[in-house]
Amino acid sequence: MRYSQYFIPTVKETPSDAEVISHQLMLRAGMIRKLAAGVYNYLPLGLRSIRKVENIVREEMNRAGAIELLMPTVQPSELWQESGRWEQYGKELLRFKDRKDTEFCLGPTHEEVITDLVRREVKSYRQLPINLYQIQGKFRDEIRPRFGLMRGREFIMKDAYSFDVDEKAADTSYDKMYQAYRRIFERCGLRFRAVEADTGSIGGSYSHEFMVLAESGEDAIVSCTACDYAANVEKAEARQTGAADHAEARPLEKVATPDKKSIEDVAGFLDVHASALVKTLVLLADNEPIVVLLRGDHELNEIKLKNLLGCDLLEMAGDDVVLKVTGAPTGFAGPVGIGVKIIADLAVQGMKNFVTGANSKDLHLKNVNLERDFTASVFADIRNVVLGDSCPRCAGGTLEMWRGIEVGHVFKLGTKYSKAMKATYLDADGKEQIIFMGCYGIGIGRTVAACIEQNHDENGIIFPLPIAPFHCIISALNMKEEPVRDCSEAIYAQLAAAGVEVLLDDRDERPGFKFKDADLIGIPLRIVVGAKNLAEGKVELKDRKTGGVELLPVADAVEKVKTAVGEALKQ
RNA sequence: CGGGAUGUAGCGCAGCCUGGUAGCGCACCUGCUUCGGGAGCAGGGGGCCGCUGGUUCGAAUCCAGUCAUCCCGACCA
Repeated sequence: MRYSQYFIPTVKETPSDAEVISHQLMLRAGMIRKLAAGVYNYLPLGLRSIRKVENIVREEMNRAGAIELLMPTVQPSELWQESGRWEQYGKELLRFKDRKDTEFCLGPTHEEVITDLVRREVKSYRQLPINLYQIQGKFRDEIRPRFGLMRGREFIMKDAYSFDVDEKAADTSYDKMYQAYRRIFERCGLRFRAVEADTGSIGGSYSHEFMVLAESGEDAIVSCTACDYAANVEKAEARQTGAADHAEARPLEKVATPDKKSIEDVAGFLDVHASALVKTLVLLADNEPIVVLLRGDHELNEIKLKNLLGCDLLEMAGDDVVLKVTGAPTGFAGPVGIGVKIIADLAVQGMKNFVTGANSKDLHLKNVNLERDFTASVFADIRNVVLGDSCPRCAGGTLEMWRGIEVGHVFKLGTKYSKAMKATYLDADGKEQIIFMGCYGIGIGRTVAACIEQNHDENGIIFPLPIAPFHCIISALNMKEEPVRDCSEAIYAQLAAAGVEVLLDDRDERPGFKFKDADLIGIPLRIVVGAKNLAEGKVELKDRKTGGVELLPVADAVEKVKTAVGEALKQ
């Protein structure tokens, strides 16, 4: 491709509405342009990277035995009614009506459509297992799209769905996908971790997320220092190690704590550590008030609590509800004498003589004790793990924390959709059985963005070769000089003939300008053809990642590029 | 949806407080010079100041509403 004939609108200045580095660089490098909030044009350069990721995904899906198809973006409401998600899904599901007033939505995911297809076509155990996938645009009307392709409303996704005769077979399908995902992200040149995750609204019993490690990641993940346990904080558990406090229960005592509302305030005022306090939170679970107890230095994990309660809606109660439940303004709630259901974290179970609110303005209680002063109806793990907690799977390890970007997610769905939508088959005995399902997603655009988050410097993007828009750029310093032009054209032709994806910068621009653009768009290899070196028959070969420069005879440079590309693409 | 902020040339911004001819840098066009890390000089083109209404002799500027975008939170395969 000739740069002068192509379309790469780079910009020198950082766009003011881009916050994270990948978003800034994708805009500056002319890869994407925003059309509306969370909706982007993919420009030629961006599209090339996206296609690279798609092709790696496609190859690995096919290798794992999955079969590609393509489903529509527009989906009829009836299927969603059947699965129950028309009501459940909420406002992220963009709904609309056609001219006949029939309801449709833009597909945020395709469990309903694929299950419908399979139930019509698959009748026998002989047709199973089958795994079908597509690479397609999705639409989710996110409350807050942000960070460019990282969280768009319209985005490109690979989604695969497996269908099996029973749970054991479904586990095999799941494992195949898990392994395929590892290969995909390895081939994309990403540093990532596979972590255990909550299944969220997709439902199902078990899942792993694939997290690209990056400071700007929206998710917190933990991993064990000793074994291979890793999990999203939403899901992560810790071994309960705090030895039970066997201290004598001291008499309950009221203390005045004027205007001390937060844990830090009270701990500071009473000169005790936050872990000697018990935090009392009032929440509304499906509009029923409940009280939750946590050790003062711990945080509530709403997902764990939601899963425990099995409720649809869980929210912090407003000041009015707090006043009604505790009889005091927010900041002085406590479990003693309270009239609603109390759920306590496991860490509270071993505590003695702790401090809580007194359900009365400007008062707290000291030496509060379980059983004697109040009873909790449930003890459960409902807190977020913290740095240094003990690993739940091995003896010696502790938990480390990371930030990650979720680029892939694999789910064991079980029979959630097949049951609701009656996707069944006949087994060898002619008996009707429910199909076991799994679903597996990869955010294609997000993978490119995550890659840039992980691979950049002050001059721009540093693409790993397998997903770079071009393998090599030839910076022809002055195309008007005949030797430079002839040599650049010759290298261009030779590389292209060898299957190297090469961009010839033949623009009438100054050298510095071409170098800046080449660095910005992140092409891994650069050949600089300049009059001075060419007089000695040499050109410069520069590595974008290391910055290393070699002065080589033309033929050697060409060979080296061919070899480097061949190496990088070897699977 | 709650909180905060911003809409002025393609991009980045100033002007607004204190109402009176719309400005700067980059980009773009022409010419000359320059040519290994985003060149210099000279000349030039480009604006419904987000939109609607109000106040005023007069509004980019003041007021009200509205739309859009961004950030924090809640939310989220």
